[in-house]
Amino acid sequence: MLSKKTQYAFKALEYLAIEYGKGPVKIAEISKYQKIPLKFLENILVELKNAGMLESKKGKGGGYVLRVAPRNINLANVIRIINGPIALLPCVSLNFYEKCKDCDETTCGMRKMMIIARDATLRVLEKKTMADMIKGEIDVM
Amino acid sequence: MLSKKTQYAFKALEYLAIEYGKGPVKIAEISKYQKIPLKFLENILVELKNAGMLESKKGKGGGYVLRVAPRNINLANVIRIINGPIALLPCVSLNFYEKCKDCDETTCGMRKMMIIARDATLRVLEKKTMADMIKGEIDVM
DNA sequence: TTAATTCCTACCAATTTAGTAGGATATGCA
DNA sequence: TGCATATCCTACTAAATTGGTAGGAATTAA
Repeated sequence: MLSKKTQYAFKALEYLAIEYGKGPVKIAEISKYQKIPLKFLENILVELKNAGMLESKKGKGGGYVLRVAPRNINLANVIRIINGPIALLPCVSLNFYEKCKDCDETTCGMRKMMIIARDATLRVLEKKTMADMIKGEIDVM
Repeated sequence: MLSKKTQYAFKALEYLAIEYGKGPVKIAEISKYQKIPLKFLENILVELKNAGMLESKKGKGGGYVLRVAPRNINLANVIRIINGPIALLPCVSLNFYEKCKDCDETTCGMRKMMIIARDATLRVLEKKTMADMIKGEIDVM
């Protein structure tokens, strides 16, 4: 399951995706409309920024903007930044790989299954973007 | 990611799948060959038993056996018993559903995406079984 | 009756999660 | 220059989860 932090990250990115092209958006505004605790949201946005997903501007008129268009932000990347691995086992993770001891990777049956599961999940999460996520929501907000 | 407990559960079930049809297998034996802490394994096997996946027999000659053939045990069920939800959000879980507040389920874009991801993952995890997992391992052990 | 085995209740330390607090730093504007 | 407005940084906290361990009770075979 995704942590609440990750869910908040998606909610924040949704808002920024909808506001994309309209200039910097303040943390306080995102916090208010997406109902995310302000100080917690600060942490999240800094992480997304450090990962290269957002740009920020301090001072009056400042705030956050997406660094690339919503259609170029896929869901897998967001999850990796805030939540961590997508795979079900460390030894089948593409971005957070860790060898599991007591296990021959060439023969391990569990590993084979989890690779298949991972690929199925990734095919969706790497294809779908923030643009897909906000489809149908643009008018509502 | 799956907890270590869940990984141990799979390892234990692998062993029981390989030994399927040969009578009860002792915890100590599974613990030894799959390198799982004995007392921790006890907990795991009781949980799997209470969920209906195993049968047990106490006393001399006792132990655990799979209640159904390996090909009838799908991976999704094992994960649900020991690890919990497979979906990435509570509000898209089939077996552990929880409503998320501040979210209209009919329009929520995040929810739509996570349902697609869930279905992709489940198509694999519900189709693959313990029999698939031990393929190619039977001779090794 | 005894040895072997599962089963039950309870506990524990370390880590992770979900935040909060308080101030430092940078920016725009008058 | 100085003030208001923002982000940014460091640190702390309580509660939950994870990954076990301890000790003995209950059951069964011989």
